[in-house]
Amino acid sequence: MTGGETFADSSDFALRQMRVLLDQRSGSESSRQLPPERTLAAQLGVGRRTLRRALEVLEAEGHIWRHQGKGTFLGPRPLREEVNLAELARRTHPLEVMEARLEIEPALARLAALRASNGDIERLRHLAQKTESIADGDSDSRELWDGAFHRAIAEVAGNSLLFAFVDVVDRIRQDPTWRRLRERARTPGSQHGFVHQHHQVVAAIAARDAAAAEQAMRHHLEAVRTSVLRIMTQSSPLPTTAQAEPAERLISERSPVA
Amino acid sequence: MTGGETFADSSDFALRQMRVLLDQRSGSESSRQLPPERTLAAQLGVGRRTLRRALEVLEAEGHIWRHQGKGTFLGPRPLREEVNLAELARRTHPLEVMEARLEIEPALARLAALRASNGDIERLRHLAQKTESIADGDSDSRELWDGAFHRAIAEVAGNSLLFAFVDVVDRIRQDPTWRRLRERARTPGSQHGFVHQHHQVVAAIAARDAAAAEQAMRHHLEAVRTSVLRIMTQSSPLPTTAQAEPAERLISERSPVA
DNA sequence: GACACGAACCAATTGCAAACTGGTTCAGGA
DNA sequence: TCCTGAACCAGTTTGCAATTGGTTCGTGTC
Repeated sequence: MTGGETFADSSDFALRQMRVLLDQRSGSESSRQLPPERTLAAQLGVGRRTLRRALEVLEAEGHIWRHQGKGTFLGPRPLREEVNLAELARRTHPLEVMEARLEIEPALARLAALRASNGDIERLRHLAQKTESIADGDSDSRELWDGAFHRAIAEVAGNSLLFAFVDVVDRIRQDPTWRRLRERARTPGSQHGFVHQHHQVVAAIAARDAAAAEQAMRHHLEAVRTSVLRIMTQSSPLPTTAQAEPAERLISERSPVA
Repeated sequence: MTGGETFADSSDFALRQMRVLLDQRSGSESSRQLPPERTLAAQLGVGRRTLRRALEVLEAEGHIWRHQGKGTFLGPRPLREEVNLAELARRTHPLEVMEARLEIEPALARLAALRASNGDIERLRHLAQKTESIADGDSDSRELWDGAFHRAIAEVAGNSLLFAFVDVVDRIRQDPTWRRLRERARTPGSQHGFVHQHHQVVAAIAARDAAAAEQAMRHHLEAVRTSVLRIMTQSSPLPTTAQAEPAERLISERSPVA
């Protein structure tokens, strides 16, 4: 094509040409999608089968990724799938949620105490106040403000992964099926205790006392768990969509490579 | 319609008829999608506007949910959205991942020690052995087996929410962009240490020693973090897709209700 | 015989238009 | 005043054609 240069074979030629083309593309901010194989083969003056051998090498090296029906693209293959929230909500149950929260949220309170800006503390105090002022209001807005409070602490903790976890828990809690359970779990007395515990968490964070913040959050969540436990043992059946399936194994082993 | 019965108005009639229809539907395992409003209105012999008022009541009561273009459905509105993995991978970074793992995985090892069946222990031992036998193999399969090991512990811990978290972390670690970093982070020496630590975790779980399992896992992850830290401070720039955006706030306040 | 080319076919995805469905507005009638 | 009918808007699904990577086969060239 370019002149008198010779190659071991046509495959070698196609591979070299493709590397040049990839360098040009990756340099500019152009489209990450390459032309279709048929076009590319015609442009390089080689057969499609030959071109595909070259593309296989480039894909194995991680320079491109391909997908049937989509096309050929520069760069690494994007992450697949997203976490299915509905499926997660279906196979968990309130006590499991509380167990998970007890493992994570105290740590988040500790990190928040170490990393909160003064503005963050202001916001947390405001949210705690909000949960107090509407303690007698409708349960919907009460739950939402409570969720906002816990999310805010996770946000202040400054770890996007841990925040994502709290976010997931919060969204599961918003499932309408779970709301009825929570309504029963919140007596005026326990609600008052929860509000007080919220303020204690904020106070510890404001004092930059990491250990106290962790302890206060743990104390709060244990109170919530006790409340949930009390309701669930009062012979009240779980809502259908929230029944646990603890025996079911989520994955087997997922054999890597071969 | 049915005879000489009289109703306060047409709206009342439509609402009562719809409640009857809902009871019939929810009793049988029939489709959860109701006929379109136009059909329903014709069947009941009322106007569409009247029918819609009845549907609004039923929706507010939580018996049905509607969505433009989709239809009207029985039961509670399904949870919205799923967690976007790619977005999460984009805005996190290796040290943040290690911080999150250090908060969660030791707790999972503790729970695993309390809940593992003998078969589970067998499987964990096998996986630990696997990471050892291919310590000198290709880094791809090594990483996959390591991921399988940590996932298995999360699975044995028996909390589907915490398992989902480890699952997310594992998938993020599979991002091709992160692999290059990990390859550099694993010297033969550190790799040998990691394998030994894996066995220590399994031994503690097998001995049902919850505190020891938690401590062993923490020790292991701290070693991994040290390794990551060493690499990242060697003036090696982060891959482009893994750059942190710590300053960016994920949410503001998400005002609940009104 | 080994390799490359061309053609054809399969399978997954995209794009688009039509049909469908809930959301809304408006004029007319009991 | 309330209900009906019609029309229109907006979001969704469905079916179909075109596109694209994945694969197989026959032919030609060295």
